[in-house]
Amino acid sequence: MPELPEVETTRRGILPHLEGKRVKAVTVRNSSLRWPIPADLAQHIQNKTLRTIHRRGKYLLLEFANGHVIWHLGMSGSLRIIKADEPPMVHDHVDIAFGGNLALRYTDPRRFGAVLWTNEAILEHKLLNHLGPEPLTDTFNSGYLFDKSRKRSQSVKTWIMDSKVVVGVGNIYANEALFNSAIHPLKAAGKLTQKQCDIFCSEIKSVLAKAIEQGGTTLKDFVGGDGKPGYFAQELNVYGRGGEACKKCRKPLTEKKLGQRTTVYCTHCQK
DNA sequence: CAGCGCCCCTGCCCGC
DNA sequence: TGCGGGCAGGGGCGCT
Repeated sequence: MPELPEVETTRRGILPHLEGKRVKAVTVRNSSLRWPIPADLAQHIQNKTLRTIHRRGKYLLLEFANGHVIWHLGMSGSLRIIKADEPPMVHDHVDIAFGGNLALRYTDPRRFGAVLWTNEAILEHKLLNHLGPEPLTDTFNSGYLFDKSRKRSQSVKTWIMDSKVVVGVGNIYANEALFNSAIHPLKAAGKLTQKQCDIFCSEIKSVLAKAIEQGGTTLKDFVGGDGKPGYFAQELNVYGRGGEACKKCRKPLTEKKLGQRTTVYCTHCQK
């Protein structure tokens, strides 16, 4: 579920309910996520006030006076606000109960997510200190893309999905941004022209911004349940459309694996 | 050291 | 209807 727009939507959705609230209890039903949830998580945040929630890439950072909870949703994780007494379902692994009978509940069937504690300067944490710029800020610009890509032989698609280059460009958006930029995903990153970097940078920003505006609607979410498609079904140009007609030239879209990720593109439109 | 694969895990969909 | 195989939106890590 979570690409950057979903993570940002989650942050914006839960923050107003939790900001300034005190942690009453921590319940961990299954600590076996990507890394074990630290056994002493509760003692760090019990009775502490949640100051705010930051986002860095796809990591959510819950700020307390004495440190941060680092939270990653992996492939299938989600966070939502519940009434503290709502009975847990099978994959509801963590609850953090706050005052006012509210709790933050973490659900993650595949358990690729992570919940960690750190009291070091947050951006110096090992998981965060190597990360590239945020795609929606000015430090991510076409000059940066061009300079950073010089001499890189790696395909532009796997390169742009590397969080050291830029954070938050997942498989869906990499496919989409490349199509929208008319760039072939297998092109060596170092062979991008300045002009292509201009367009690519702009398309990455616009597809992410648009998805955030749409509330990060995901592939399998449907509005209301009346079968009305959400953001992706309407807006995706290539992802999930292998073999179907290119929306520009009507030739069939090519689908192949690149770095174990499904890659969809138009050999006619993308060079 | 850049770059490539592996792997963590469950759910779902498809074909037989 | 049941079941096996393949695939899924991430990303750290160990190899070459």
